[in-house]
Amino acid sequence: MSIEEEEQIFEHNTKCRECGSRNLVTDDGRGEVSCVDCGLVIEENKIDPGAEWRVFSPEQGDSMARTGAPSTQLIHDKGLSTEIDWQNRDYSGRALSNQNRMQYHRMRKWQRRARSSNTHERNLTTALPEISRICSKLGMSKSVQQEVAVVYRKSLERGLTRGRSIDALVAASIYLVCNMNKLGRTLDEVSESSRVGRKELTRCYKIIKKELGIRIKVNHPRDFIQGFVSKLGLPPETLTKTAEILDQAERLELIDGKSPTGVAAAAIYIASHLTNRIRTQREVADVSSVTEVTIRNRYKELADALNIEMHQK
DNA sequence: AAGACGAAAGTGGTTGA
DNA sequence: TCAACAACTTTCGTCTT
Repeated sequence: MSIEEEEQIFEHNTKCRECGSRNLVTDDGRGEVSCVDCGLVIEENKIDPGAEWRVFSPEQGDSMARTGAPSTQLIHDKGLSTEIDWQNRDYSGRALSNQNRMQYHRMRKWQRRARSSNTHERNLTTALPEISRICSKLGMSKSVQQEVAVVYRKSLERGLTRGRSIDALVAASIYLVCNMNKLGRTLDEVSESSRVGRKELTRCYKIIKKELGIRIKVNHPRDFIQGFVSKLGLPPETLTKTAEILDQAERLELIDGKSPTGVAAAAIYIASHLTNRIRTQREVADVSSVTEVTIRNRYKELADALNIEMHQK
């Protein structure tokens, strides 16, 4: 199948054929895909992936299930393909006859070809493990990984991979999902765990964001303090104090226009002093990827505005 | 000696003509 | 597309504990 044909099919599936809008919603219960903008029902009688029975408790749901592993976004064919074992043994462990061996060899061959038959699939076979790898490195949950995989699949379908490295797109998807969910991972953290440079990462990040029409609210310092505080080995009370400082700062409008990480770092620095668990500017700067200078500037502002005296032992 | 301070020059990103 | 601009960084000499 040529690239053009593939794209045509994709176009058909994701655009409203009436008004061309890409805002489509799926209603699994009714088995419909419809257009948000003009209301046209694009697909009907789709298969409802849910169970056909009703359950009244989670236990009951489990006991009635008759399916295998859940479909997952993290395997390129969503975990739905058949695996053919490489060992030339039958079900009872006996070696296969020569003729059968040849047959299985051919089956495996076609199996491999069928599984990675087109460019998208081939791309995903390298991209998805990479997503898992980086996400685990950054300590992100499986459900978030799934979300990353969805974003990546979408960008792949939009043809955003062409001329860009898979690694970069993967990293950008991860960073995007972090921001969408306010997970408080910095650009640097993602960049470091993915051998993709900052510049390339931001470039791809913007492209995906734009192409997929994802809007992201500006980060708030609050999103970062949890992570920073734990990296500094500070107790919960310091975290609470930090949050208080940010609340006050917000009321005094000291936050807008400043880098959220900088403000977060400064608030933590102050809180660490107020709760007698002092961390140096250097230490705070390291975990928050801002410089000491920025912390100084921010914390001066904050301390002045909030009338906080910093010099106590 | 380590940490904090602040001046000065440089960088990358946003805004508005 | 370009210049102006604010926020932030880098660097470095000085002060404080």
